[in-house]
Amino acid sequence: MESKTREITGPIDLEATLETAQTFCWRRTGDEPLEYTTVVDGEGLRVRETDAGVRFETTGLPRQWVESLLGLDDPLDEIHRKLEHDQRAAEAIDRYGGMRVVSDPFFRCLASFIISANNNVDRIYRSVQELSRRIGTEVEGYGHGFPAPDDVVEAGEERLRNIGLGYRAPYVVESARMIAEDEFDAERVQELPYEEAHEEIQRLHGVGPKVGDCVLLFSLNYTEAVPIDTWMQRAIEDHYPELVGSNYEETAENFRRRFGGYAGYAQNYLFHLVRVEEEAAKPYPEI
DNA sequence: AGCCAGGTAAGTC
DNA sequence: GACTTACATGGC
Repeated sequence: MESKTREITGPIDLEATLETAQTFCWRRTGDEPLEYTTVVDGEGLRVRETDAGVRFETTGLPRQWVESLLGLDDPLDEIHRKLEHDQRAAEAIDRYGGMRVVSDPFFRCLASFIISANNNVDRIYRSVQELSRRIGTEVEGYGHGFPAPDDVVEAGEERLRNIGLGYRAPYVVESARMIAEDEFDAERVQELPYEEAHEEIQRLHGVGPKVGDCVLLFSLNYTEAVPIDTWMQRAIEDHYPELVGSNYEETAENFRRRFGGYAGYAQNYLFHLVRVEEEAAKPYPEI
């Protein structure tokens, strides 16, 4: 079946958006032009960067869903205006202005960030891709989608351990079970104000304050959520010492007060900035 | 060999 | 509540 390509206009930096540990379910399938492929809800999606925005082809995803997945439905100009008063945020916007904040499907986002705990980005990618390849369903020409909660429950803890999730395997299975058995409803969480949603999301196994903030920011559209991992903690200590609180919640709240309702975007820019700087500062590996 | 990686759960006090 | 520790796995 031939699917026609359609276009969405609006500035977007696909590499900065899809390869900076917001989402782990896209594969880069082309370099010039940049092209990424994923499967969502049983439908294939391929996206290419253009001068004006992106061109995409899909087996059946609505256009609006594609926009949402890539974060193209957030008012980027307004967000930039609200963050530019800050020197480092302005610098990051200048360099990575087309970086969006994604709205990933709930369960794959949740599972990815449960797996992210005390882990590194490369291995998170590998684990998520392996989960898809081994348990997820393939869409011809687009690869495998991330498995649904009941597929993960059926696969079970041992299978997930064999895939390499280690001690996080039972967390992923238990959270999947809660969702599959309607003990947890993401859509209902989404109706709550941020503070309540942040408490609620932590009912899931393997979800603490940081992973919870990632899911709220990268899936449930809470642009004020500020995930503080080891990188962000260091960045805040180095560049915003006055915002350091005595615990996670306090630091996050200070950061939120400083940057406002789009604090999550500020977090994302700073996270990317410090990681790029760290990469650049790495000594040339000795032989 | 030992430390670190987008932390959390379970156990103490 | 605040503080400590174990935790799978792989790269360096």
